[in-house]
Amino acid sequence: MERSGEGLPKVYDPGVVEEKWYRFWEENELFKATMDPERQNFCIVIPPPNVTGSLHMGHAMQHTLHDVLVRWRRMQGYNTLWLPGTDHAGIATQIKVEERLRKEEGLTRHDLGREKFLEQVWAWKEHYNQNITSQMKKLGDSCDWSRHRFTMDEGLSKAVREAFIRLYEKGLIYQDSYIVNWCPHCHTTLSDLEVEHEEDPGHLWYIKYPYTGGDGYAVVATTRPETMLGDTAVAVHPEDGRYRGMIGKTVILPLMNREIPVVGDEFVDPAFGTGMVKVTPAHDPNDFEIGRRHQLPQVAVIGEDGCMTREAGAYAGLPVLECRRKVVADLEALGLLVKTEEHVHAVGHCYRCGEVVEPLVSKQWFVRMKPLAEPAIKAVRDGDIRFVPDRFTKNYLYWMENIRDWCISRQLWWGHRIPVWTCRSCGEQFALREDPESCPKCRGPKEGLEQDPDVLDTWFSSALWPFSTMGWPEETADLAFWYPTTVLITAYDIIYFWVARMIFSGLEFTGKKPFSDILVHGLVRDALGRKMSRSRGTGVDPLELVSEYGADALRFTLVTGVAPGNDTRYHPERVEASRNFANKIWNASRFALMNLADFTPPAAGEAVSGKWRFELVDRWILTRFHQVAQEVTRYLERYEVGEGAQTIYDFIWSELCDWYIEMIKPRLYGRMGEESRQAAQATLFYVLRHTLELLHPYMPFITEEIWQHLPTEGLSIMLAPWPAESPAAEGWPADDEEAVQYTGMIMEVVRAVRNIRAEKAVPPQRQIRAVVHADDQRGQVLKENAEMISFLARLASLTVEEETSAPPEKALAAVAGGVEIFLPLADLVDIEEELARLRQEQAETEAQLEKVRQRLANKSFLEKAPEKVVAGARQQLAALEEKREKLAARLAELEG
RNA sequence: GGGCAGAUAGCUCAGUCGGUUAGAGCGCUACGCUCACAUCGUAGAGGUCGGGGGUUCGAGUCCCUCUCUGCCCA
Repeated sequence: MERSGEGLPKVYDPGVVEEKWYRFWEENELFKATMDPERQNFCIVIPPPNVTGSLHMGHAMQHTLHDVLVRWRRMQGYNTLWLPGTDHAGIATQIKVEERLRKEEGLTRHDLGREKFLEQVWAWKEHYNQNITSQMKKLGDSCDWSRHRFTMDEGLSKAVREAFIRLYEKGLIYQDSYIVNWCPHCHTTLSDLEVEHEEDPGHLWYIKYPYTGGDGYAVVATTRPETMLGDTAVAVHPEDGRYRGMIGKTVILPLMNREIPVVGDEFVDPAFGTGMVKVTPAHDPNDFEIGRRHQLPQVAVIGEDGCMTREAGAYAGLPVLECRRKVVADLEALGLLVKTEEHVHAVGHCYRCGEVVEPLVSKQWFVRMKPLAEPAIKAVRDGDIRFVPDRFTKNYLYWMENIRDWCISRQLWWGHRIPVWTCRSCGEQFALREDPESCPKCRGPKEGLEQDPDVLDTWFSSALWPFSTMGWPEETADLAFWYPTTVLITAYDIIYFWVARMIFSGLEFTGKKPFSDILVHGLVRDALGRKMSRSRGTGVDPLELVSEYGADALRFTLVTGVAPGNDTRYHPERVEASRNFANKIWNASRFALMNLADFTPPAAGEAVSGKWRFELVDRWILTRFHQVAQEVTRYLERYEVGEGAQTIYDFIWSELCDWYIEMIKPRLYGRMGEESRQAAQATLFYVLRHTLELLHPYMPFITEEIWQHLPTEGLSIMLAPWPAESPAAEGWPADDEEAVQYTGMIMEVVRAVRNIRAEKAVPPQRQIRAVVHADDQRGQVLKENAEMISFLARLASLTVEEETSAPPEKALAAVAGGVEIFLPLADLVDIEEELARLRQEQAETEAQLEKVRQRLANKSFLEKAPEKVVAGARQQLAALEEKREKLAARLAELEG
């Protein structure tokens, strides 16, 4: 392998590099989980993407979060497992396949039949599963592919059936005729969660219902007049003085001429409409409850096809909306329509297809939730399971505490078939782990048994994911070793759908929580803040960005500048910025490699101290490196992934590149002698190498590429230990606060000179002289680093004199870092300008000084503030006073 | 109706136990192709941290309140 910078291109080209290293990692099985009982575990199961299609930006962000944490823990020496997989996504996938079937072959699933249709869905699944896998590989995701799972794999299907049977046998699964959400387009029920409420503009119609016996009218207000055909009562609030006398009377339902009662029910809001509402138990969830309370009949006037049923009499066969128009027109003709108001109301839409959901009564399977929710509430409340950020805890608890039974049957073909059979001969209904050979009761033959045609809600199987993927219900080695998992990383929009259900399922079926931490992230939106959507054309394909900017750049972009749990907007400029960062690293490394060609790193265990003559800035960068490594570690421990990235970014760009590399150039060019050169080489090598290791979880490809070019040992940067220890542990001169102080002073001096140069428009080519007046210690440091400072500030010479020396004639001056800097540029000195400039600075100094003085004059501050803060203020005061004196002296000279 | 976010530089956003002079990217101004990098460098402009009140020695950060925006639930 080439270990030198010669021949490296000037611009980093991610394409080839990324493919090469991913293959290398896979071939060497570096993602494969280790199972060493001596080490700690770090385990994540992926939120399985739907096999409906390809990954979007949200997945890319989520997977980056996964990969950063996994790669980091792996470097820390944990047993790590990131278990990948995909979800069969019942409704979504079935819709996609049906759509394709209709478009390409003009067929419906019924034309094919259940078996043939499912073959097609499986083929679809194979294709998109493959697609998703290859996308994840392009992003650099380090998951253990040998453990890839699919929710309809044999083992996972077995888990689903086991879970169903256990709940069934416990009496927690029941079948009931209940009002459910029906999607007329998808032709299936939906759980309450799968209905999205939107505020839609509509109308409020006021309709007269004549009292029986011709004694006036009851006036009801409704947003859905067509449902009146199925009304079986009118309701008022029992305390409503206006109508109390009406309870018990009957009205004649117009258009149907049916006599229905007026009932009193506390659900009715006296302030809504007239305070009298129509009750349609078969088509409204609230009316359904009222109906149950008053034993009202249910008249189903809307069918599963979204059209009126025979019960609707003359309106039978009409689609709902058409029926609505006709009912309104007919009422008007009869003089029964009092008025029509504009009204905005919440309308339920199918979360998959967007169709308006029709509430209707249907026989479905439900999970009794109360008993399951209790332990799930306790686990979170007791802190056994923790949401990060914490604010999501509240949402979770609220939902769990108000949980309603879960409708789990879906009228689909794609999914886990409900394992319940009915015997046609004896009528017995039973649920079984294995498909039955005969009726367990009457011993009737298999042919006489009929399996429930429905499948289970997809989320029923997703709920088992953390343990079904490990082999449950078998007691496998994986289950014993990896379960419970460490952290679940997911978006906030599926906390109820998925996270909550995994928690109660885990507790119910394994007796253990499925994970300890839940890292919740936000959504990736487009530049205008809209949800990305392929159909609207606002979706961005992460793979296009990978090929344009590189996976590292995309990954870095997606985790920086995002607060935990917050949404983020996608801006191409940000990926560009990350690409530029990669290029910056690339070039800094190129520079390093060019200058390390003749460098031999210390052998393992070889003493470093005494081997090289380190200088101030070496101690500084080594100190800073370790501080940064500690900060990054702290951030990652707290799941502050973005802050960690920002910290590394700033260190690399602003400290390593802008300063350190510039500072050591004269040494590397050999101007300061061989010993100094080697010390600079050694330090640069050390810091660059370990900084790459810090960055590796975020930008795995470029860091591996450069790391492999450096004179490092080891198979891969993936296996390098996380830089936890101070360089001082191996004898490097680190942890040197004094070096940080003095380097800071040097930077200030350099900045001051550059500042004057820029302000006075000194041509960059013009080398100028500088004289510095400093105390002994600072003067010493400046003298030792004079060559370096001259290089950085483009000085012809730097002379250090005592503070009491006479200042040079006709010089520009600045006070910085506690020293006075003079630039004798007679031709550029304009006394008046110079006075103005210094006075300005003096005023600023004075203002700051005043603030600090006030703080220190405050007795409470001295008493109550921590000592560190007070000491800091005192130091600042001293520094400012020093500066003010120097400025004053300079002003006096010029004025005098 | 209840709950939760957000409101910080021209734009998009960070800012984790309250503690010097509030940061980044992009954009802007001036200068510079200095032998790693113009996907760059140097210097700079730009913010009463949504309004008001409070707690505190000290508030972008904690409490109360109001305004606007978004999301979730009913």
